[in-house]
Amino acid sequence: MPKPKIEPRLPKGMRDYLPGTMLKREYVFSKVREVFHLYGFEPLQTPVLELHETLMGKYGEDAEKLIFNAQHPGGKEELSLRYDLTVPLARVVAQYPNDIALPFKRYQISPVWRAERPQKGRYREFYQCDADIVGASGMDADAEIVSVVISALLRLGFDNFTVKINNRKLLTAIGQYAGVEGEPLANLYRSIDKFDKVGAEGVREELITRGLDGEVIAKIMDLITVDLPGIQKLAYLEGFMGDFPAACEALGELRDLIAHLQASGMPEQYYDFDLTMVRGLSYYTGPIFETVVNEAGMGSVQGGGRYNDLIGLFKGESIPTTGMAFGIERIIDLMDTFNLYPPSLGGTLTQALVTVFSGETRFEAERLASELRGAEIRTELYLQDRKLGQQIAHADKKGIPVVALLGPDEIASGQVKFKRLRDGQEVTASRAQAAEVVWGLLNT
RNA sequence: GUGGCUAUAGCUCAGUCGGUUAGAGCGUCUGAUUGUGGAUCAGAAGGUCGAGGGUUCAAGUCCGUCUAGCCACCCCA
Repeated sequence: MPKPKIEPRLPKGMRDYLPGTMLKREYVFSKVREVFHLYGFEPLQTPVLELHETLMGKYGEDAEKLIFNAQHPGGKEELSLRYDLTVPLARVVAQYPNDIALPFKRYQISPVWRAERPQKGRYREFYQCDADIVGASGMDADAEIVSVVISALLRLGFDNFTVKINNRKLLTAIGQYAGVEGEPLANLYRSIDKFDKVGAEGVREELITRGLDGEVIAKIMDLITVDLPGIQKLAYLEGFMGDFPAACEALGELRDLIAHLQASGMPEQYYDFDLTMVRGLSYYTGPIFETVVNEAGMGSVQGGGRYNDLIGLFKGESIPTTGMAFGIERIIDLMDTFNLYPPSLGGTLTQALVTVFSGETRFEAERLASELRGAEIRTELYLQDRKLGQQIAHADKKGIPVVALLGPDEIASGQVKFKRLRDGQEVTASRAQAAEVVWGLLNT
């Protein structure tokens, strides 16, 4: 073989997922998918590449610099790798009006690409896991989104998390109440958004630096940091801002949302209002959600909310939409942190390794492997002529729980010996009972 | 885009004030054990010290350049 001249390495910010990792990732994906299906969300898949023009003008100037372009020699179309899953959804909704019945509930778990500088937990290729309801304007839809979040996290094994709920309209109303609008209001959001990281004092200092009046800051901080349980928080705000139509509308929506959540039976310990939660920028128009896993020492694992003006972009109209995205990469990290994978999820799917004693017994070993596979046992046949010890070591290293030993003695007597590596237990059985014995070793 | 840190064996890292032949743990391979993995013991392989310059009698070690990686900021998942 020629010596490889090229150092094997990955593009910046991209990863390989080796089999042991893939088993874990697919476990998480499958649990989340189960919950989506339970709520009537159905899968959508769109191409990795979109026309460049489809993506332009949707994310803002700064974000557009992070879009990967994908040209080939002589290509006539300007193509780009998708930047998220929401714009493709908007395109699909506009493109297939006859095939899509509203409300349209779809989910998509797919990679997206951003040419950012990689960092801890941030990659240039990463999976997004979105579920959205297109064409439903009521708070029952938003409540359903929150329910999906809670159900999925519970199913994965998390039990100490909080879905933080706020309303974009309420933040706007607070700005009005304090006398801040336009560009300063956007900066105000950005500062408040850092609440988790820098605390109340940090936010206060940043607002001072941004040149806001001390009195204004005091009014805002008083409102957003009020520490009252659930609904009482809303009543407190109403006392100050009851005269502002935007505030009334926002508070009404949140009351409505909670009523639907209660009806759906979601335990109240898993959600709460957090008036300091802002959700990045721009396109949200109503309730917003963000979930933190407590004691995780990490940012949010889920974000979402209502965005009524984005999905209709390609149709030139407003289509009420609410949805959410799991920070699925972070969730996968936390699954390890909190040890939430089931023990049955070992490093391999393979359940049995059939060892091969010698060249003469290989045909018989193949027959045995075939019999085990016929009984739905995931079976690897050892494919090299090596010493028995090395074959067993191979099973041990991969985490295969059972090995079959088929030497001349066993073949002569029509039997096969199985060994369970976990505890070294050996069982000899007739070939007719072989599969049954393996299932016994696997399940006890 | 801005700033900081790092680069030595497959992996994680040590290497003193610049001084002879470059070190450990883990992993890999061989054997102890020709029908049995892990544990133990004995041994072996494995290095352009990121690249290319400079200072010096002498550079893994000091200086600047480049490259790559990591971290923080901006922003985001």
